[in-house]
Amino acid sequence: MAALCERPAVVAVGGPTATGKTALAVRLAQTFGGEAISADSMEVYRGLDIGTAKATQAERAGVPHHLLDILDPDEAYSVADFTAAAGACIRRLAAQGRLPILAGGTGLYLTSLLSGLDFSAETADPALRAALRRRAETEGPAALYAELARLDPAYAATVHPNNLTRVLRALEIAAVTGRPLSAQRAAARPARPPYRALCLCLAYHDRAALYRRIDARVDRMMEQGLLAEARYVYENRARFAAAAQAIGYKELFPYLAGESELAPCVAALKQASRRYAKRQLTWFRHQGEATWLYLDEPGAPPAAERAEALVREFLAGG
RNA sequence: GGGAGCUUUCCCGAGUGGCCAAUGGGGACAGACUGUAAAUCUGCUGCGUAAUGCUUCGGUGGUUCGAAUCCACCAGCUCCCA
Repeated sequence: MAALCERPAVVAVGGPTATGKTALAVRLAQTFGGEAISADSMEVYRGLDIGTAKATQAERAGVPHHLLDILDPDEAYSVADFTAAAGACIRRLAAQGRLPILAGGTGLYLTSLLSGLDFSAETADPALRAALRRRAETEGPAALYAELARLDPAYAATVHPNNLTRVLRALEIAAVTGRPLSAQRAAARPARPPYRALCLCLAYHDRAALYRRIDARVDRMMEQGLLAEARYVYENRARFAAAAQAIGYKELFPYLAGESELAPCVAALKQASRRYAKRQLTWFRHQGEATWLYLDEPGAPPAAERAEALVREFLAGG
């Protein structure tokens, strides 16, 4: 029982893009004496502010934000980096009696952190990865999938042969750790999650309403100067590996390359954002257990108030 | 005024007598996800008590055992000559 109580309490705010995760996190941090930790794969990069919808200076002034602007866009970042950094951050805040409030749309980061996945055994091997990729080009993806099926039938059964990214990673892990990915995965997951977590997921009952918000936010980003930010990424796209494929930038590349008008690019950007939101919903619906907080709940008090009630209840139930 | 062509399922776009509820792409919807995850990948998309079932391929009528495919007329669109 004592061990149970030692687990730090954390609040997480997830959900699809454009639902106001950051604003809610700020509000919760203010009312409960907490600090915000960004759970987002792109907000870590300096100079990418508009397209990532980073917390504003005003929001940051009121509430400390962590894991924002910690890297230059030419530096690599991954789930492993995130879980290590966020984990350290949570322990530090908990020690200070501050409530850690995670906010971000990168579902993988959130659930990996909250379930305590240990990536320390899985160091990446870029050289090996490149070699595997070359093999895929010459021998074909099917050959590598066949090899994976031989090495680790259990994992191979769960990955589609067309999903080359997964197949290559599995082979890489098998080589690096000396054991199949299925075994590695089991070892990486602790029996009990390291935190006592309340995971709120913001959403809309009305899908069309969410999509309208997304479209409107893209228009706002364009007004705020997204194009200039996209140009910065475009001109450095060879070095900015992650940002170059981020939604908000790559859709504007055809215009910046002089191959397209601006309007169709903006339309493509809106569409990519909507599809992303849908994938995020799928993630939060099926990975990990979230408490859904609908922004358009008929006849309900404002979502922020309901969120505060849920957090209060969660903290009391510790 | 004359001539030629076009009209397909949410969109684009194949199909030119039976193997067509109709290739393919997009979108939408649904799903997977353990080191680029704003990524990568998958399924599905007329109705249906699911059946050799029903209703579809601009409209109406016809030819035929059988039509999205052939014919006639009508409507709309495009282009060319005036």
